[in-house]
Amino acid sequence: MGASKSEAFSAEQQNLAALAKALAHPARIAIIQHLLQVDSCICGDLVHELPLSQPTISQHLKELKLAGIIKGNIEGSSICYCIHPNQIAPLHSFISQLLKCTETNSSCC
Amino acid sequence: MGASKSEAFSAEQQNLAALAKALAHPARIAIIQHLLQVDSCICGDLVHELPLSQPTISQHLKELKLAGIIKGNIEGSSICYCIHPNQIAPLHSFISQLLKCTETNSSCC
DNA sequence: AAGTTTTATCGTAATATTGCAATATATAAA
DNA sequence: TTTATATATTGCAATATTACGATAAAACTT
Repeated sequence: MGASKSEAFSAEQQNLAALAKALAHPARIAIIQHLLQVDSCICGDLVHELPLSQPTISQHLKELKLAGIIKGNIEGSSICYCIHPNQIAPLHSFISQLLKCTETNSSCC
Repeated sequence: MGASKSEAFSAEQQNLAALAKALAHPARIAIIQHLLQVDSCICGDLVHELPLSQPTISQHLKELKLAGIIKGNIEGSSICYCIHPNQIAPLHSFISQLLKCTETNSSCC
């Protein structure tokens, strides 16, 4: 009758899904793209870049932080965010497997 | 007041988010892992592999199909599913960018 | 045609996500 | 200490996702 039967799956499966979920919103993609562009750290001018309110952006940042995809350092009165890609490696290699599948397994379907 | 302001973002951002969303559930990760393992195609024995009902699995398959990550071919009275990784390439290269960031941009934060 | 098998869809309940106004917290500046 | 600036948290409404029983649709078997 409801949602969330995820306990029934392996830790690895849950981890991959959680990483993907962190990327599963255009605003969070946009935040990451901005951080990649600016290269150095960025704080709250995301509020000026994106068509969302400050609380909403703060919430998206929190989710990215929780997933380990970004990091935030306090710097004076503002907070400096930046990419912290260590955690996302498993998702990358999972997708790599998918891509390899085309070459080796082209007979299927 | 609600959800979904995604029209405000670029088509690329929406596409990347949609691809990530397709992977953002342990059951769908499990389905893909099974398809990778079995190598050749698989149909409804996913129902026996996974702790979910047939309608629920059918629904997850539909989402993966919609995202272009798997393909289904009718084969007699059953349907043969397999990986179809062409669509997911953009997400892979997006994450690749993230991973590159560690090396080049280690000064930040 | 009737029955069997396999997958999809509908309807609905439970839960999760998204978005923002209002408010709280924290640091800096005066 | 007061004020300004920057970010986080709370509370709530709107919407989306997840799960499954019931049922439908499609193809094979007899």
